[in-house]
Amino acid sequence: MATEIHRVRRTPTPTIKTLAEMTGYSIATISKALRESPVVAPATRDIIYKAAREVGYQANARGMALRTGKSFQAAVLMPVTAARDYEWDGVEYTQTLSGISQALDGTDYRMSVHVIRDAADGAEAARRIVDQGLADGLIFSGILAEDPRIDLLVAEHFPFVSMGRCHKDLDYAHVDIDNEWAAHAATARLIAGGHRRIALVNPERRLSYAIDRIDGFVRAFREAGLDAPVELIAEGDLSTHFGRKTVIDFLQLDDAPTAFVCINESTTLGVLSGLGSLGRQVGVDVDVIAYDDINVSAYFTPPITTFYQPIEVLGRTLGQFLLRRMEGEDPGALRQVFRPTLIARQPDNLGGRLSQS
Amino acid sequence: MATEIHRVRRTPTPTIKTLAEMTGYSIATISKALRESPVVAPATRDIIYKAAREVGYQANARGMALRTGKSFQAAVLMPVTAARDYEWDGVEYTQTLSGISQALDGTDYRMSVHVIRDAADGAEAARRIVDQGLADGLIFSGILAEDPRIDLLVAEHFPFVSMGRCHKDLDYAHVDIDNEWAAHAATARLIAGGHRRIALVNPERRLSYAIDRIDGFVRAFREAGLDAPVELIAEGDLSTHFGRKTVIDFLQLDDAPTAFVCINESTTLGVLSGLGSLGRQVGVDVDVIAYDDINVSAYFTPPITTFYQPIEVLGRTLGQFLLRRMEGEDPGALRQVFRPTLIARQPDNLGGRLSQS
DNA sequence: AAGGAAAATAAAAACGTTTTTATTTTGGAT
DNA sequence: ATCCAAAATAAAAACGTTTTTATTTTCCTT
Repeated sequence: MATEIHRVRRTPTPTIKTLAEMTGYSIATISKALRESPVVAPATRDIIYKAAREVGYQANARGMALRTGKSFQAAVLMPVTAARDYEWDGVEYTQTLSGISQALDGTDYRMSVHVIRDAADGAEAARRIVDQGLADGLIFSGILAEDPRIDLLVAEHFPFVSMGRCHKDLDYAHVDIDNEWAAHAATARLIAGGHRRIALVNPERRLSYAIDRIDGFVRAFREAGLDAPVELIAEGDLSTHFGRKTVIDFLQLDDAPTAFVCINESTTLGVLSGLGSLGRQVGVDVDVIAYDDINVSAYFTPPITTFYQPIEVLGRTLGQFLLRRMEGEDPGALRQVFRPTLIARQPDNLGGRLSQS
Repeated sequence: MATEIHRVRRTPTPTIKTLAEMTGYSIATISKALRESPVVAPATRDIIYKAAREVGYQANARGMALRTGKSFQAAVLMPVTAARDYEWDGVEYTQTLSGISQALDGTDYRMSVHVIRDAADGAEAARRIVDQGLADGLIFSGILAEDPRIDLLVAEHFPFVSMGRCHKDLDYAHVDIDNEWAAHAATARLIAGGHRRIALVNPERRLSYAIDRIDGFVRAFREAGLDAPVELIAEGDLSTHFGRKTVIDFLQLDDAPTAFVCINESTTLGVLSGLGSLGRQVGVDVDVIAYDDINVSAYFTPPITTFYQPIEVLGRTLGQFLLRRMEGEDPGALRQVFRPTLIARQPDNLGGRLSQS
């Protein structure tokens, strides 16, 4: 909105008609003046501005939305599961929303959030947003290998940016992490430290990035001339509970893992909790490498080695890309894949108790 | 929206005019039929339903919003600070939004989120929401002792529910925690365990609940016939970093605290991190009592005693109250103050190293 | 068949703003 | 003073839906 008139006291909500009565100009002239159209004389514009300030006029979003065909909303699908004990559910979402919101600051756009509970819910929400004109663009994450939302939105030419990539060869705006690389790098570090029994704490395989992380895990072993211990790939709901249960289950195995590669802070906290309960020590009995959206592993005891990509940065990029997409920019130019930064806090070899390879 | 017609394939977005052309009925009749008005004959209604289904008609939200004067949005102000190292910023917000969203499920309302960075930002956002018809109701937290948002919205008779209470005697819908009671209970437990040097890790005093928690802290000491160690009340931004810094600073004092009462999981994690760095043990050198929105203290090592109130429940209540407020219900009937549940995981007396009183 | 009332449907208006089209005003040239 | 073009402003239309008012249809009674 080009005009943000400072609010002063007023009684009923003023409309353009109110200003027309005050100034004697037509509603068309007033609308153009407030939009800073060059066809309105400067003296006329000043009179109109003054009147608007006097009554604290604010353009009504509903009238604008209907006339312009734009809701001026960027919708975000925020996943929340119904899983019990999923306390850390979507914890990084606040930072994601913050980043998106930063990108929208100073523009005409506001952010709306649609909570979704599963993949079908997400597809339905996307459909509804398009059909009912609820927003002018859409951002969503938790991308499936075959994601119906992407199919729908590409077909409708509806502006969107996905956080992650599906496994179809489609042209759409996206922001992603190089998950294959991150899992590879974490696993390779542990192999170099001497580990052979490495567990991968991973999301469910229907999610695109779960597959990517498995690929990176397996590649690290292959490049070291080793067989990947695929029975040590745990798939779950990413909760702290899942992380804790995984470590407790796996450490009961005869050939128990000596290291864990975790997908997020939540599962990392669960792994630490399980180790604490079993009287095991990070860096002594087991090594752990985390992945951080919000750099919280620095505060674990002991501080944990992690691959860190601030998710707020991703959020900001998502927001920027969406604004450009809604302006009509080609989706092919709106793609970025980030590599997280390694923050080494542990030596990856049980403090020297493992021979390095 | 009374009618959710199942989507089938279609080309341009169908409007009521599309259906009028298909059926021969007027747009007024079609609108009434889809709204299930009793003045439309059943046979007519069935014809219209069939046509709508056939083209996947969905009412356009913009047209509805303008005509009805309702945006069908419940706005939430979500606070995000610009503080460096505030990784856990708003972590409980995802659960709050989830709760609110649950309350809105199955209703006509959608949730929009407005990120705010400080109190002035929040007041401005509230003003804008009212003035521009951006939402039909508002939810916000982080209530100041004197909160301009509450003043404004009460004066405008705009529907809202606050998460927390200001210190003015105004009549408005709210959901809150009994923070005075929770701080009192936590402090009293530690006093009963023999602690006298107790630190309160607290938010800034301009926030209403910060004052409440200080009151509870002081009352516990007074009731034990003791002077409260007010120099051990730390005020900060609630970050993990603040919690860590507080414990490191306070443990350097000559008369260092032997116990900490923390305001949230974030500061608790920071306190644990600081203790880890100083080689101190929870339950041996220092006792810690947390406050949990998302029950994550169970996963800390060792598991921490906490007062737990699932914030998703608060969120749901916020959502329910707002719906009722928007229906015109009296704000006096829409108030609830929750007492968190104690989950004892530590004995509060340094494992017996303190004499009980 | 005529009359009256209720049911059903259509026409008109409304919501607030922007954009398109039409008209008026202004300024400059002759 | 007249004419023309550009600038400025007003009138009309548009956006999609709902609600109010007007009209038509249906049904029942006499």
